Amino acid sequence: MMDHNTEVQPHVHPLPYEHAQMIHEVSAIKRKQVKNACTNCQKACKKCADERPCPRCVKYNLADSCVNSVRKERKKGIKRGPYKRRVRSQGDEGATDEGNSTQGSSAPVAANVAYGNISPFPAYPAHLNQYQSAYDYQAMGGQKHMAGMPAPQYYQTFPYPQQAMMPPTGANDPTGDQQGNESAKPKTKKAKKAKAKQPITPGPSSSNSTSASPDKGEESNMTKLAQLVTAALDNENTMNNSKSE
DNA sequence: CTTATCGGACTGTCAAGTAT
DNA sequence: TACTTGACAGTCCGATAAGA
Ligand SMILES: [Zn+2]
Ligand SMILES: [Zn+2]
Repeated sequence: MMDHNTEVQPHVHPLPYEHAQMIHEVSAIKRKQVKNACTNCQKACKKCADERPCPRCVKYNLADSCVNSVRKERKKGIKRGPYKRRVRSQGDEGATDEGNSTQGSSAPVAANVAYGNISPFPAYPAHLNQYQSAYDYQAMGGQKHMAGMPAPQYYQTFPYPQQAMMPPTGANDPTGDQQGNESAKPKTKKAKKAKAKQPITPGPSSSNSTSASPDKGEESNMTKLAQLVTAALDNENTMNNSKSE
């Protein structure tokens, strides 16, 4: 997942091709990711789909537990130091930087086109960008993003409204993992491994039919619990951040 | 042989920094 | 304000372990 513990790997991976003209092929080759994998696929590190009982869950009779995974809020206020400007000389700009798109190092639009998705917008319920709710972007001072959008909302903090949210009033995290200035980078995959002591491939909770997996019914409960805890921690993190800022 | 697990390469998004 | 850069946080490929 995100094992950027030591250092960051080259953002733009080395092209296996020697010619810049093959760039289009490259984007065609690029792997396409769904915006939000379901929790089952996420845990299994397997390919998901945009439809909601995703194919994999359907295959394993998990359609009922096929829900979008929670996405953490991106941390803010990180200092970055001076940028090393990439020389865009007038000589041959455009040829200088590969694949250059408008935003970021990857070319989402180009990729979409390459994938047969002619529209500049991904075939995805745009109103739920990557995060589907409860992130008051406007309040955060944001302003960009497509003008046609209903109301850009990001960062679904708590995907399961049916769960009561843990109050951020202290009482949490005996590990003391993250506090104020957290420096614990690798707390993602590691954490996942840590709690992944139960079978990951969620078997059909209760009435197993296929040879899917040896699950124990309480899987969904465990999942929910885990989600809850994670959400709580994240929430607290966020509060700390905004506080210390 | 089939299925599950998981390390890590890769993708995508967005905030910080810089140019205009 | 618009654009660029860099890094966080996510997906999922592919190697390999485990099980039938
Ligand atoms: Zn899925
Ligand atoms: Zn699913």
